Amino acid sequence: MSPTMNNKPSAREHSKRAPARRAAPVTIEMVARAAGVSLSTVSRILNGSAVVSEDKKLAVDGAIAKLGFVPNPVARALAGGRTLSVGVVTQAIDSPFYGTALRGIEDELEPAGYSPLYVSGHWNAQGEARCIDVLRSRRVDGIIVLTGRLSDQALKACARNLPVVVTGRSLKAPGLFALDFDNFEGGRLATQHLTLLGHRDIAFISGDPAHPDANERLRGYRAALEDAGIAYAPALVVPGQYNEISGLLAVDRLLESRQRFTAIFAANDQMALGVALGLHRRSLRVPDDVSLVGFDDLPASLYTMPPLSTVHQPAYELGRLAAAALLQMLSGGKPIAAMPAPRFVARESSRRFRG
Amino acid sequence: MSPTMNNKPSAREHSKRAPARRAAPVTIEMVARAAGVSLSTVSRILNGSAVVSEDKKLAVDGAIAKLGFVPNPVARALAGGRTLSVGVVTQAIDSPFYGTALRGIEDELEPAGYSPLYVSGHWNAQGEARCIDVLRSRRVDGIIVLTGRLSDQALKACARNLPVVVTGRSLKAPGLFALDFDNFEGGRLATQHLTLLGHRDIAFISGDPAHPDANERLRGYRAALEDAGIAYAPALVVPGQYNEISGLLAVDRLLESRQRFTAIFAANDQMALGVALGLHRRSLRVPDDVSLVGFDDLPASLYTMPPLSTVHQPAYELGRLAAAALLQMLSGGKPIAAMPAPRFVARESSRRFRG
DNA sequence: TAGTCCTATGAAAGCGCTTTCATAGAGCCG
DNA sequence: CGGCTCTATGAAAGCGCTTTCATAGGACTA
Repeated sequence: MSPTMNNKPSAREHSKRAPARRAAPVTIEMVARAAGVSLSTVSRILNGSAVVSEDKKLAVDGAIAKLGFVPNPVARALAGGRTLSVGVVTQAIDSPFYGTALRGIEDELEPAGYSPLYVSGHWNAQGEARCIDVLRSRRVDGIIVLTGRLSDQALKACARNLPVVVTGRSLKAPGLFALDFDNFEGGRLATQHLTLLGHRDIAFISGDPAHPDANERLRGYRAALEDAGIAYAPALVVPGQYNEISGLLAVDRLLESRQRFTAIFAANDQMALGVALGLHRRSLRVPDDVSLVGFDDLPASLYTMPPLSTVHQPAYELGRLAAAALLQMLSGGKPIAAMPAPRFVARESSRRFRG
Repeated sequence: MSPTMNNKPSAREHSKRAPARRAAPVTIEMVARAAGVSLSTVSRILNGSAVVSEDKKLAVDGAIAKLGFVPNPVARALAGGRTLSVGVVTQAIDSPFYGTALRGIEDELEPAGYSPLYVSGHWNAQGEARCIDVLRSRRVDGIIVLTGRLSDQALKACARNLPVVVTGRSLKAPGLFALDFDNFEGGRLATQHLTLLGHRDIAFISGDPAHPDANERLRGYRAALEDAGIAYAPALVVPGQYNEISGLLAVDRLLESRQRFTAIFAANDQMALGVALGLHRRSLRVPDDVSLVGFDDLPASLYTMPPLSTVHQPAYELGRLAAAALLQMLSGGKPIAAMPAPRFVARESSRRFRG
C-alpha cells in the first residue's frame, strides 16, 4: 500500500456526514478506545509505519469508519514534522500563463494528499524572498518556484533546507531540481516560421530582459535570422514588459522609427495582443499588412482576432511536471522529468509575404 | 497594538539571515531563556494577550530579534485552535475572472497575517463539497466561497461550524455573509446601452442556467427590452456555458436560425470573445455589421479586437471585500461591506444602429 | 500596620499526533 | 527445556505553543 493512501480523509468523512454535526473533535484516542487498542497502534495503522496484526487492523478500521475520524493535519504536522503542503511561489496568481500552471500543480498534488499554498512574488526578488519566508514559517514540505527572479544563489541556499523545484532556468544543486523550457528553440521556431513565409524584415518585441526567458527567446530570434541569411537589425528589436500595454507601446515606437517591417514576433502572447491593437489603431491589418506571432499559446490566444500563431508552451504540463518532481523528491527519489520540446502552432495571424 | 501585528515574521527573519543557516529551530523556550523570563510571558507578549511590564517586554523583543525567532504557526494552530489560514473555494484557479478575485483576497489577507488556501471545485457541487472537507480537515479558520454551486442548505450547514463568506448570491444565516453583485442591473445596463444606440433586434447569449448570475442577467436583458418597448423574442436567446467555444457555437446557431439581429449581448466576456470569432468566420464585422457587448470586463477585454464594450464587474474588489468581511467575522464583528453598483464601459465593439 | 484585593509572572496542563523505548510473549536453537 | 532472538504492542516522551491556575508581591483600605 502506498504510504500516502491514508492521507485522504474525504471518503471517510463523507460516510458519516448525514446529521451535519457540529465540529468533529474525534481524536485518535477515541478511536483507540473504541477499537480496544493503544493509541500508538492506531497511529501505526494510519501511517503504515509498522506491522500490525490483522484483527487489530480490522477493529481500528471499523472504529475509524464508525466514528468518522479524520486525522488532524495540524497535530500531525507538529508531531511528525511534515505538513503535507507545498509552497508555490508564483509571480501573479491572476496571470493567464501561471494560472494554468497552477492548475497543473493542483491536479498533480491533490491525489497525493498534498495541498498547494500559493504566494505571489509580484515580479520582484524581494517579494519572492518574503514569499519564501512565509512558506518556511508555514512549514511547507517543499517549494515550487515558477520562473522567479530570485538569484540562483538564494535558491540554492533555500534548497539546503527544503526540496525545491524551479522552472524557467537550468540549475544544478543538491535538493534542487530545475525544469526548463527551451525558450531558445521556441524563439527560433517562431522566427523561422516567418522567414519560411518569406518575411525578411521581422521586428521583435522582447520581454523583460531581467527574465532569462526573454534573452533566450531573443537568441532564438537571432539564430533563425542567421539561418535565413538575414542580417540582424537592432533597430527592429523593441523592449517590452510581457504585458499587453507594453506591446501596444512597442508598436508605436516601431512605427515612429520609420523602420520597414512586414512581420512582428512578440515574445509573449499578452504583448502580441497589445501589438494587434496597436496595429489596428494605425489601420494596419493582421495578417494582411503585418504578420504577427506570439509565444506561450495562452488559452485565450485561440480566440484572438485573428487567432494567434504562437509557440505552444505547455503551462499545464509544466505545473504537473514540477509538482510530480517535487513529490518524487519528497519521497526520497531523484526526479527525472523533462519538458516537452517547443512546438509552433500556425493560426491565422501570419501569412506568406506578398512583396 | 493590533493583535495581528506580531504575526508578520518577515522583518525579523530577514535580519539574521546572512549565514543561510540550516533550518531554524529557534523556539519560544530559547527566547524565554535568553530574555530571562518564563515561556508564558513570551507568549503573552507575542499575542498581546495580557499586560506585561515594560522592561520584560523590551528584553523579550530584544531576544526575539537577536535569535531571529519566528513563531511556528503549526504549533500555534494546535495549541490555540487558530491556523491563521482561510480556505477559498473557487471554480477554477485559472479562470480570468476568478484569478483576479483571488488576487484581491490575497492582497487583503496578507497584511493581516492570514494565508489563503485555494481549492478548486471544478464547477460542480460535489467537487465543492469535497473542497470544503479538505479545508475543514486542514482546520482553516474561515471559508470564502466564490460563486459556488453548493446548495444554500449546505452552505448554511457549513456556516454553523465556521465563518463563511459567499459571493454571487444573497443569503442570510448565522455565521454566513453573502456578497452579491447586482447582475440584474448589469444585464439591464448592457442591454439598455444597445437600445439607446438604436438597436431593436438584440440577441442574448445566456450563461449556464445553473448559475443564478446567468438568470439575473437574462432578467436584466428582458427588463431593458421592456423599458424600450421591444417585445421579447425567445428565438434571440441562445444558451451558452460561459466559455469561449460556447459563444462561437451560439453565433452559429443564431445565424442558422435566420433570425434578424443587429446586436449581441453575451452574458460574459469569454463568450463574447467566441462570438467575435464566430462573426469573423462568417465575415461579419464588429461593430460595423453587428454590435457586441459583454459582461465582466476582464483585464483582457481592453485588448480584444475591437476593445469590448462590457459591464464592469469589480473582481478584484470582490475578492478584497470578501476577504475583509471574513476578517471582520473572524475578529468577532459583523461585516457590513457591499458591492459597488454595476457600471457599463462603452468601448469600440458597439455603435449606433444605422438602419 | 494588619488585612484585602489586584497584578504581573511562572509552572504546568494540554492541543492531537508521531516515535522512541521498553516489554511481554512467541518462536527458535542446541 | 533453558536461554536466546524477534515481533507486536503499549506507555510515555515529546513537537512548540496557548492558556488556565496558582502565587508572590504591591497597592490599597481601614
